[in-house]
Amino acid sequence: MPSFEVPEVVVVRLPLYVRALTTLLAEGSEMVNSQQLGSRLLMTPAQIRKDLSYFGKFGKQGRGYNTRFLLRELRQILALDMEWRACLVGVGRLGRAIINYPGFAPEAFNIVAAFDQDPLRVGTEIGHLTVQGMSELSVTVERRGISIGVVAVPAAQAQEVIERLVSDGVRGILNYAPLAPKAPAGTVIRNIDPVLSLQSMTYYLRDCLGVSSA
Amino acid sequence: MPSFEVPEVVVVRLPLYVRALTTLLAEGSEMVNSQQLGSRLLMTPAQIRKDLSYFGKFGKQGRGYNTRFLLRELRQILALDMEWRACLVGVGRLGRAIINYPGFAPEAFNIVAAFDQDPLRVGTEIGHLTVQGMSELSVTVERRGISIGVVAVPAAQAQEVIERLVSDGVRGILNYAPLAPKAPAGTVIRNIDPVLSLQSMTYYLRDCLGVSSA
DNA sequence: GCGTGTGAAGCTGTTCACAGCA
DNA sequence: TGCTGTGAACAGCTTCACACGC
Repeated sequence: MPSFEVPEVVVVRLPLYVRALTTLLAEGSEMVNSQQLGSRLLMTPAQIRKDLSYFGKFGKQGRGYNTRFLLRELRQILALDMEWRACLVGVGRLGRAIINYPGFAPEAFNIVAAFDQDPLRVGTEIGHLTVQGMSELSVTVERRGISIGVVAVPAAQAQEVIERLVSDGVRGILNYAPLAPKAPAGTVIRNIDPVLSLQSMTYYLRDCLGVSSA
Repeated sequence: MPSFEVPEVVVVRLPLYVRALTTLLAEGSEMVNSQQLGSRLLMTPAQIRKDLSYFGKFGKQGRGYNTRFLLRELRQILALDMEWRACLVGVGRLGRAIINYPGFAPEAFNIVAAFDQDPLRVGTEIGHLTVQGMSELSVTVERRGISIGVVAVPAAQAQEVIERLVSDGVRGILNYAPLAPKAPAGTVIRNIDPVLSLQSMTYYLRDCLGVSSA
């Protein structure tokens, strides 16, 4: 809703607030202040207030924030108050694990279609989905209102698959392939890459431990 | 190797360079300059040179970098030239997928033990591992030289498990549980959280699409 | 000429500190 | 009094631009 640019770091933090507020509400806290939120999330209260101020005034001086109200506002800002439909591309081991991951649906992210380039996999059942061939991608995306593509193909094919998704109308990509894909303009990419996470972790672990040498 | 502090953002980018250099080498490029690297990774050449300068001088004026040499140096800086042993805690659906994920071993990250709190799971075989009870954690960590813990338990238990791992000597945590855990001092935590990724993505997708309302 | 390495400049994000309101 | 919202100060990261060496 703000017409000016909000820093991306701020947007990335909003889901953390959503999660913390959800927990607080479940614990029965109807009011919360930036101090309390900050100590949960290990952030300074000033940062939380500043982040929220990009989007409006949600608190009451001297009292803090109404948990329920702030949560609802943030969910609306992030567009979490609607259903988001996703398709999966790549139904190998990783893809199957993603389909069966129980964390998406409760947050209104629904994987409603699965695709694979391998003809041997097309037509098989995974979870409650029938694997489709890539030729059906375009039509399915439009018909089912799919706006997010989850990419779980080998690195070598990922760039091609991402470009295909985008050209067929998908604007958001959740990429599990181990590469830094080039995002076509106007798209949003998020990468899930445990190996990269580990590889930057070892820098800090380096002198404290580490086994054998190669 | 630098005695002064290197910004964490820089450390996080190094694995990207490692990956790009590996690809370049496989393609036969024995030399590379910051311009070329930058266009692969969608970064400015200046940033790459600045990042590398935190660690030393790896290039030759007028020529660029020797791909093989720079790659070896970066791998050494990140301590990727040794084997890293990890244990997994939580062998539910997610945990089993992690054990079977084929991306870790080629990068010298080896999951050498698996634990679960549920007695029904203890003793079962997953991949080539026998699931152990939490009571064996401490001894196994020490005996096998485990320095990384992979956490794949439900959110409610994650904080407790992380603290247990740390108190038993594990300094690096790769956390798959959907929460923002508090890291005990001196530990390195990396979170893998696809739902958070999606929830910040939708902010940008909000007006371009989105299905039905709740 | 070309590309690195690097101080300096510029910019972006974080923290401070306080006015203002309940 | 207590806590928000926010301009101003500060810190940190990125980009610039050029001296240097190949």
